[in-house]
Amino acid sequence: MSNVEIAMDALPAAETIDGKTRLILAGEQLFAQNGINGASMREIATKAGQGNHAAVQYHFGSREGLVRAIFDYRMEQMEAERGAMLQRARAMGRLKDARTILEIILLPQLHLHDADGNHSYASFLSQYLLQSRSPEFGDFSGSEPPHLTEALRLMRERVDYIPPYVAQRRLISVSLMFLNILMRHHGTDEAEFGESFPDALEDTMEQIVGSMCMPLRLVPTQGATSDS
Amino acid sequence: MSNVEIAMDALPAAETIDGKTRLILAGEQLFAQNGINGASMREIATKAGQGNHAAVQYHFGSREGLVRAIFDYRMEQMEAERGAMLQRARAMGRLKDARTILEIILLPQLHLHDADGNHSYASFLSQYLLQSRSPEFGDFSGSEPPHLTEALRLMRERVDYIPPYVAQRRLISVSLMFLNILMRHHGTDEAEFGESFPDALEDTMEQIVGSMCMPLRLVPTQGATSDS
DNA sequence: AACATCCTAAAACAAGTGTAATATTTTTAA
DNA sequence: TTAAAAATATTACACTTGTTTTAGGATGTT
Repeated sequence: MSNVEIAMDALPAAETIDGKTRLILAGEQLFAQNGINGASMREIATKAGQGNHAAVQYHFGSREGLVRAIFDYRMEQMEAERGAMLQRARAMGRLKDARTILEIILLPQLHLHDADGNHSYASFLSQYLLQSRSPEFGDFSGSEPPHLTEALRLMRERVDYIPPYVAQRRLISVSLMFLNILMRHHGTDEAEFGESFPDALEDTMEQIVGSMCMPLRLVPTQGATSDS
Repeated sequence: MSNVEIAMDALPAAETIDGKTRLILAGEQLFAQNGINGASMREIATKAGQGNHAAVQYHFGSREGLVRAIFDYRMEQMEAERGAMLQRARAMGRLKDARTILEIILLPQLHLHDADGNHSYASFLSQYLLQSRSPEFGDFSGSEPPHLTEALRLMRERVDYIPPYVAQRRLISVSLMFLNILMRHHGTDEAEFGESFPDALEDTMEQIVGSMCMPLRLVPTQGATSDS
């Protein structure tokens, strides 16, 4: 069905990772490449190095169970980092600094993106958010991640001048915009831009976070200019 | 496969629309709802009011042919409007006005979104752009739409202070952000926001276009403040 | 040792898939 | 009206899909 010559080699993951999370990683990667409906359970099981193509049913019950598990898996990883960041911000009295809060929301995603050699996270999450038309960005499966929820609450408090429903809408859009920046960054051919291409994503993070304050009309309060 | 109770009623389109474009509209709607890989040719044909489930093969050759036809169909519609807008802008000497150019790019999409009662355009295009990792926003199937291409060129000239590769990246992201604003606008339950919900999308267009100038660092030159 | 638990393998199934081939109708042109 | 062309319907087929079922094999505990 046209998507024939996709890379079907098994994940480079060593045997140290158990089968269940190998399925999560394989699923994330294939869903990111071919769309959430564009990969079969058999492909995923094969890529996870499992001759058993019923592995997804066993571990996650159903196809949708896997999709949700991928989402939860990544969310859990970020919760740890967000918790630490929130604690540090609180200690430094920067809880009312809009830029700090924005970084708590965005930076863990950047780190997730950097850690994965295939950069599947952003693409998967974009498609996931696009399909499950969740009215709220923080509308998750069942139990909400408390740290992200708190960061979003703090954020909404700092959004000024615009009514809350506009802020809500823009927050979602800004998040998707950020995900797409991540996606495209490693997706484009670097030769296309010549040698002026800065590969350290951290470098451009300044610009990104800065420029995102604007559509949200965030008012930075502590030592953060509105853009780099 | 869990997506069972989707609206399978035929399109309300009268018999005045020929079968080929009815397939395009049905495809757009179903792809928008269930993902580009989430709808079968049989569903689409049925929704197009055709007992013939091989209609897509006949008219478009293959599944991907239909996807591309949907894209081209909408692009063609917008080309007409963009041509008129460009001509008008040229006559008024506003070709160097960043905001005018941005409107030439964005407004036709808004009108497309408004004209379609099901608001499938934005959702479909988002997923299309997400899957076909086109390096350029204006990288289309075969023949490029000349008017959009010119608008994008004019736009790049007005983007200032930031290197071209950053501008490129932000332009794509801003476009996707805009599409998602369209999607969510009619996607969310209006009751959720109470009576303060302004249903005239044109009203919020001011804010949107204005706030989008910022991540692009556009410099408006004529009677356009940076935000509403 | 035996046991239970967890995981993997393999086979089977009904339903749905894209596409092709053929027949029928409808439209167009002469 | 008649012939050619375009569109729609019908049937068939080989293949893939998600899921279930059944069987086998680790691994660790008592």
